[in-house]
Amino acid sequence: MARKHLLSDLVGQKLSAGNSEGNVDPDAVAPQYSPRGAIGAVSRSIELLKSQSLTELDPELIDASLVADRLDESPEEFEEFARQIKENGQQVPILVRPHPDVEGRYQIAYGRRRLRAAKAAGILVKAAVRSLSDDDLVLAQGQENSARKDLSFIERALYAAELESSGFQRPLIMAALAIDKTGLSRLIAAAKQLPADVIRAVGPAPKAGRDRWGEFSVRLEQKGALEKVRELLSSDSVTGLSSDDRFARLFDAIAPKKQKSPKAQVWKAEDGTKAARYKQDAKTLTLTIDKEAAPDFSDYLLSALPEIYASFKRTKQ
Amino acid sequence: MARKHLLSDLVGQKLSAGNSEGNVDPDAVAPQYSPRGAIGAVSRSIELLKSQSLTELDPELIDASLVADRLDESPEEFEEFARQIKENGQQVPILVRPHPDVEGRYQIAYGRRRLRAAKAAGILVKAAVRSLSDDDLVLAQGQENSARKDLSFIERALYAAELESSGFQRPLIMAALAIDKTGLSRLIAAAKQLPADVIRAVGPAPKAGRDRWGEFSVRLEQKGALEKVRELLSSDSVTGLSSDDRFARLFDAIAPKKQKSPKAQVWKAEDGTKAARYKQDAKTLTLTIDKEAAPDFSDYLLSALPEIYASFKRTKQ
DNA sequence: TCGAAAAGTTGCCGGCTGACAACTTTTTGA
DNA sequence: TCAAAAAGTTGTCAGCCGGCAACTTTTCGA
Repeated sequence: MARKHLLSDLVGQKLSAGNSEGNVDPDAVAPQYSPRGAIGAVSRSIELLKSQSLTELDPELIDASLVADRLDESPEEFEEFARQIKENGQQVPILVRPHPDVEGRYQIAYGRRRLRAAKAAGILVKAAVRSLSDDDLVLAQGQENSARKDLSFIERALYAAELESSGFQRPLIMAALAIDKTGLSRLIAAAKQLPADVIRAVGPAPKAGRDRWGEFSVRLEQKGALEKVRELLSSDSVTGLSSDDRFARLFDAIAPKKQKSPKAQVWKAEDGTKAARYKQDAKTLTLTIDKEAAPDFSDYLLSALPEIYASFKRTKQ
Repeated sequence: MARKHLLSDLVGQKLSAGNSEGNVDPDAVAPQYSPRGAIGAVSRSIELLKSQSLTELDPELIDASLVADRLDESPEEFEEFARQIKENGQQVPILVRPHPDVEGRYQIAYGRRRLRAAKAAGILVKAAVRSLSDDDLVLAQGQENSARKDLSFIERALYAAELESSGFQRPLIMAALAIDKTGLSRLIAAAKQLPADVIRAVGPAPKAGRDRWGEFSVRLEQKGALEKVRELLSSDSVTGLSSDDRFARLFDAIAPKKQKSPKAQVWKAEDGTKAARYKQDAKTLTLTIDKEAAPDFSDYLLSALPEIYASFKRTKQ
């Protein structure tokens, strides 16, 4: 095997720095009407890899590979999927590579679900066998996942963190997940800050994104919050919910007590007109004048501002 | 064929009113960890439909069906795709139904790309043949598309509008596109307001969404805008761009001249402190006080507000 | 024919994501 | 050893999308 890095070579140069700043190099990526989900070049080469030599393998010969991507699905769902495969046969092949140590065995790159299903159904699995370096494998797997954008934020986070702790380089992970260094940094941070057991118990929560998971991990640092969450997670009222709802429930359950957002208040003038609303936070006061409720007041206020400020200075002197 | 409406029956009750208001009926949809893209029930039945009886058909026997979904892709891309199929064979079958009028012919439900490619490669196409009512067909097609979420806003809009003008009921279209009445209304509005030739010339523009297409159609109503756009669309400097960039270019080209957003201005006090910023639009004035630059001023302003308002009244009397 | 219900439209908001920019930390090379 | 470069982090923003709610138009039934 002269060439170990089919894919990683291909992405080669792009695997260097990596904010989405300057280094886009229009020629590296497909020109024109670029493919839907972007990732042009990689995607194309994946197809190349898949081409040629489809075989049918005994699922028992295939071992789990480096890193798991998605979180577990519910048994019923898997059931359904397996039944499907059993009846219709498997349409889309999986991708495997020869096991690096054990002759005659394989490691899976992607298609774990299909593999599991085939195993359960006791049938051979259609597979493409390729010699892939570890990097290639990760790239292929990641690409497969990001093509159908069905990984939730937290799944991507776990996946990224696992990749990193398996020793893969960030540029590679960035290419696999099709994100820039900012995004990757945040994914990994999220996965590291959150307790693994809590994440698993919550599940994939497809609607919960970066911000809310981040805020969640902040809230977890409050005294007693983690315990509270763990307790809730073992109660039926929570386990029965959908993953999204479960997240929402926990998220709310450990919300800081105090009306954290001293939300917009309406200021009413003496004559009753609701001329203004204001909102305060740590750094700013935002005052909003309603031009319909109080015509011209906004102009007046603006022109009076210097005077007001001056008189403020005076009181402070 | 006793049952013509496999699918539409299935979605049956849900096809009634249809904002996302009350009628969710937790039991109608898959419980628990519900499937990724949602659409539980429908998706499941689609699989049922696909099951059994895969055959290989001569592509020439298959006619185009009711409505086209996606916009054309670039020839190169199709080229690539076709080559792929030619080399690897077609993995995923397409779905067809017997032609309602002509014995021995078929109509395609989904998989037009694959069909075209097979035709080009001169090979038989793997197909599932089902008896589908028009409604079922649309549902299946729509479902297939929304599973892989790779239709852009404007493609969905065209598709929705075409469905509607072919006489399909809104509830059906809503189910097919997995959106609520609000979303559908907006899709159709967009497709109707925008000149078809312009849309086609711009292309799918995956990054352009509801807001910008909407704003674009408003801008097109300005005198001369449409002409300008058409002219640009025939110039090389624009045709050479990616669909997204093309959209962006046109969008900017007919931007209202005047700095429409009288964007935030900084107000500086006499002593030079940048105590405040303000922004105006038609309905409101928003004043933001920086608590760091001018400590306590925010409190002062707030407490002085009644007085200021009073003196404003006075000047106006 | 008319009033109520259904269907459709519009405004708006919250949450998600990707991106840029500025900043901090680590690595690298002379 | 230290300064420059690279890598990583954090703040922030624009744009996309789904959803709710209020409003307008159409349909329907008595």
